[in-house]
Amino acid sequence: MEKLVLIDGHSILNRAFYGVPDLTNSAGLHTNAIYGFLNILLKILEEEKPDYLTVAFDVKAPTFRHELYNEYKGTRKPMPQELREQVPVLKETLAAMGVKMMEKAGLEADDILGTIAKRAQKEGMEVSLVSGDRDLLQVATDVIKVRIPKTKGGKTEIEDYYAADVEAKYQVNPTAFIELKALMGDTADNIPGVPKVGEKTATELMVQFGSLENLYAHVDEVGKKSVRESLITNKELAYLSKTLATINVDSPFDFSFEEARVHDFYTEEAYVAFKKLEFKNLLSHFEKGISNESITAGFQRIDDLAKAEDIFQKACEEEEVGFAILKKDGFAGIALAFADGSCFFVQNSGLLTEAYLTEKMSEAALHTRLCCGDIKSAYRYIMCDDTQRFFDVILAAYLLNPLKNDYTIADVANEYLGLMIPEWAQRFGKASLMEALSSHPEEFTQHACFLAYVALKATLVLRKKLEEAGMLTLMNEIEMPLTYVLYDMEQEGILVKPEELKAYGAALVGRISELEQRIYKEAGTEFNINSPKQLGEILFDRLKLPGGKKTKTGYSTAADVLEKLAPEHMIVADVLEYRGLAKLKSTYADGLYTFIGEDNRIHSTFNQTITATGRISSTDPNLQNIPMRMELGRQIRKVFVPKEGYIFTDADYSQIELRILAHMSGDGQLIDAYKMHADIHRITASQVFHIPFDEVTDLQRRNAKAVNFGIVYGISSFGLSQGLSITKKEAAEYIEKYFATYPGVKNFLDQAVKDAKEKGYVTTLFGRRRPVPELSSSNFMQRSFGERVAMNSPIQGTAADVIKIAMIKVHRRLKEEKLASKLILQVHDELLIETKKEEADKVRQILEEEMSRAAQLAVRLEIDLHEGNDWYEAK
DNA sequence: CCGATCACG
DNA sequence: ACGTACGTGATCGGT
Repeated sequence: MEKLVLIDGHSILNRAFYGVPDLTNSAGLHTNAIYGFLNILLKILEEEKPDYLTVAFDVKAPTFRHELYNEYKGTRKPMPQELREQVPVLKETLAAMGVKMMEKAGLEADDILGTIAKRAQKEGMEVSLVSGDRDLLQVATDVIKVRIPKTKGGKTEIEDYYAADVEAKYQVNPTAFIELKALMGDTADNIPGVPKVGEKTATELMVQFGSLENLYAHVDEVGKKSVRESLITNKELAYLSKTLATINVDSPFDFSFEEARVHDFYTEEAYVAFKKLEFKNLLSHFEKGISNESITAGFQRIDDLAKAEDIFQKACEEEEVGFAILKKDGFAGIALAFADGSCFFVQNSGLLTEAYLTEKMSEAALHTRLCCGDIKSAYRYIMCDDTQRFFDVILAAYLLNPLKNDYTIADVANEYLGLMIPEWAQRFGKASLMEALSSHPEEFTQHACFLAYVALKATLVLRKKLEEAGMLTLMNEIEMPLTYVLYDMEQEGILVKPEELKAYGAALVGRISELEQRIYKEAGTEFNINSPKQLGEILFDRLKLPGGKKTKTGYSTAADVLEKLAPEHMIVADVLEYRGLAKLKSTYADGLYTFIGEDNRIHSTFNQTITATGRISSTDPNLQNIPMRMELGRQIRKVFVPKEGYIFTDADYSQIELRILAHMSGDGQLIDAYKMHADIHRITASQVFHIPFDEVTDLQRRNAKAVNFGIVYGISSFGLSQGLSITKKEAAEYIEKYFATYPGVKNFLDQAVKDAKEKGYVTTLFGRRRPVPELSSSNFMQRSFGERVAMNSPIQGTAADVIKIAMIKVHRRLKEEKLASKLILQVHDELLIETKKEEADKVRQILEEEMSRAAQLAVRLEIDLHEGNDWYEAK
């Protein structure tokens, strides 16, 4: 028996929208409803394996029902923008999959679905009718199954209704179900119904009389007087309601089952569409090895010295060459791609060793520009520090859209070349690099060559895009040169004293177990203090401390909550102390220890494509969050030391973000404030509160400082009130006074939001962009967030640009002046140099000059500089 | 694998 | 009324 699946498009999309948590792709498009829809569709297809499939849409769907709202209010609510924008995208996606869609002016999707279902039944087919709406239950029969998916908590369960199931659940058959609805009415569908008759009465009446016709024939037998009278007076309304509630299963339109026949939906177009939506886990449905035959025809594996020589010779004659290094645990080889479309994977074998390939690549870099992804990880195979010889497509992709979670060559191929290349897992599953090479050498060659091919071809596209976006200088003068600085920093690492780090950790243990015992005693039971869940239960249920729920999962036990509870019970202070020590032990003492290398140094990774604002980040371990604010934690810095004969020179910018704000806003008052060369927070307090400078109290200074912070973060009265523990109203007054004092700042922040709304992104002084898709959200929270982002990003981002420039200049100076001292760390506004003792004066001078010269602003860029025999001393 | 927490700028 | 400061990463517990 042939099988047909029919889908109520808008209804399922609507269900998915409210059932799936908010999702956005990196372009800022909301995708949660599409995701939910496709999930349901694919699930049903796999379950039913139908012969035919059709999705029906209402032609005009100006309004939509919000499930919960609707149940309560019974009215329609306009379709939210976040859902509306997904409708055309879903249709495009379905079209790309080759799914048959139906929509017809003047017909509701219900009528289309009902009609097709009945026709299919006549043809002797089995039918599954998928809808989020119970209205469709009236067309259920022995062969027409109505399926209602329910998405709750990420899982989709489907309720199935044949005619008998409808009767079992609603006590009426599908035909009578129409009349049931007619009697009770449905405001959402504009079905008036009979007054006084609700769901319960309607069911009773239908059970008793079986049909509307019969009900009115024996209307005097209706027991309840008020209901009986209402039925009689509203007879016309009842029949009108029935007409409205009835799905027209005999609608006039042409429908060809052949056009709806199911074929392979996993087309190339669909793959591209899914990629664009960033539905990574749905991509697994696609068959592996999508062919790009015209491209892969030029791919070749090389394991012969003479041929390799020819290829590297050719590379030296080209203007630009794409390359990829295949290395992870083992070294598999290097792929090279040329402008004529030829690609070669030169395999690590025989005479083609790692050293040979390194020599050849170093030579090639002198003659051709080498294009690749993630150049930083390639430098160890290419002895060349002239970054003009390279182009990193991953870095370029990051600059063009810094909001993505990760950047891969496959994504670059898809986004900028419209090319799909199979993912590693699709080709090799969980095999390691070397395993894949030995078991599937030809497949591996394809993979390697594609990486190089995409690097070369995407370079042309990306360079143009950067140019159009005004970011080519940022790329060439800042980001590319920085790659080598970061590479050097990673190579250098930072020396630690393993024994002292160990001792630091050991010193914590005693106090930690002492606190542990005290906490158990105070709680009256042993439990896991590290579990917020268990801790919450102890504090709020067992000990009955005041303060209720805060998080979705239960009680909040965050530090700011506990601090307020400290006077209530001894245990609270102990927990806070325990937490602090446990953090130091696990993350810093024990955590850092595992990263100490053979050379007694820690080599962190500096990531250049992570942050939305342009900052760099540090991982494995993170050396940008070593304790500083609390003395005990700060002591950890004593284990970070310079090597023998060296000292540390540490320089940090003084309030770089506020100074950048002064410059970018051009506010005369703020610029003048900085020219006074005095404590900026005190000046702010003096000017904002109209008090002589010398009479500013500590509290007033503290408040002014918080306001300054707030401005940089994208001020909001609520945020400031939290930061200062004052009322929102007071905070609003501070802000108002601040803006009255510095009108240029207000104007600048307003303009930033305005620009972001118009252009969709904000920019830094050096042209770096950050898209702000949240600004077009209809959700207040999201939109407010977007406004703060629009205010903060130009400031934080410009500061990131400035210190990057400083790093490049400092690095260059150290090298040019042939100093042994090395830049080893960056912590957002701070640079740390391992300084040879004899070079201390020079290093100090270089840091001072290059950091303050990194940008020419309306105010001076001042730095604080310290020297010491460990990081604690130097900071 | 996610959320809560907390370390930094 | 909505319920938050901006940007990160590591660890832990709990599903």
